[in-house]
Amino acid sequence: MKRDSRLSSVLHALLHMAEHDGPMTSETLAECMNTNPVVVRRTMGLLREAGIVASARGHAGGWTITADLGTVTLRQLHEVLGEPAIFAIGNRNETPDCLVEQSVNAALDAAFTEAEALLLDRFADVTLADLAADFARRHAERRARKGVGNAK
Amino acid sequence: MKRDSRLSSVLHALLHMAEHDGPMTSETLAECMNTNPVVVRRTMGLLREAGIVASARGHAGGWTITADLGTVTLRQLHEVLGEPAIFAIGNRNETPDCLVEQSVNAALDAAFTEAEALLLDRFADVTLADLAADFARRHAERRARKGVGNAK
DNA sequence: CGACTCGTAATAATTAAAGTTACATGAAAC
DNA sequence: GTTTCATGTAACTTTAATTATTACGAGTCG
Repeated sequence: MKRDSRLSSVLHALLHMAEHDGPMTSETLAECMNTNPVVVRRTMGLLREAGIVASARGHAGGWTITADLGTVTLRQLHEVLGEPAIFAIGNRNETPDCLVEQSVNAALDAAFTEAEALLLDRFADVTLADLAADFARRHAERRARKGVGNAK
Repeated sequence: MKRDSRLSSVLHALLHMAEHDGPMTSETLAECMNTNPVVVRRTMGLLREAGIVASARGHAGGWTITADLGTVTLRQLHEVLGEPAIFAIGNRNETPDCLVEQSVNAALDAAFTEAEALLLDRFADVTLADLAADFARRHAERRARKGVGNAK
């Protein structure tokens, strides 16, 4: 399969929303993420169910962040997206009769479980506010490099 | 994408070969792994290039382990298989111009890098000999449960 | 020589994500 | 109230990746 980049996508979208006053439409978000408005709605719909964003229809409608940026972690977003499979490699058969394969699975599973726990812990450490702060830092750096006034 | 289960497959094959006297044909291995002989040849061919197994054609041909079981780690096998992508989730765009996306990527990459390092460390800790020992333990356990004589 | 087995190229099937089209629903503007 | 804008969703297509299959070439043992 393709790699699942929805977590990356929603983070991108959320940060743009955080930097933007007022609601952003699916179309605007889709443009800035180089994708399709329907994909945006599908994904953002999950965040809405979790109370992280709100949507409004009609004129001046669109998507708005409702949660506090400091309380939303990458881990929570991963969960909201349905906890998609993290690993692209895995066991051929999850419940084998073959004892040999059971040994193999046990060894691989142990390693995968540890790595997954570490990844989720790291995800739990990072909030949207952290990312926004990192973005602000990068933005200031770029302005400094280019000279104030040419900042874009 | 589908999940890559070649590491699981080759481990399964190697352990069966370790338990078996003489060479095993691609067809036999394919049967016990529920796959296709050509797939077996393709994958085992990589191990042959790495000096882990040898193949012989013709009558009484097939595959044999040439390496010492205690020296072959899961990590080495992962490398021999071409270091396939470990994660099924990832960034939408690896080299974005957008500063927002750069922040997102940096945060995700940091977490993925750590988790990958941990996984590879764990893989480096496990040898084929360890798996063979684990299999022997499971085998003895089952024989004990079923009673000697009914062991299968 | 003939059966057996690997070696390999080319192609199809499978699977899951992402994209697209189409249309319904609801809200604000006029 | 009708038009316009935007979300909500279902159905379908496209894309990217692994895995499976077919077909045939080439070496090896009996």
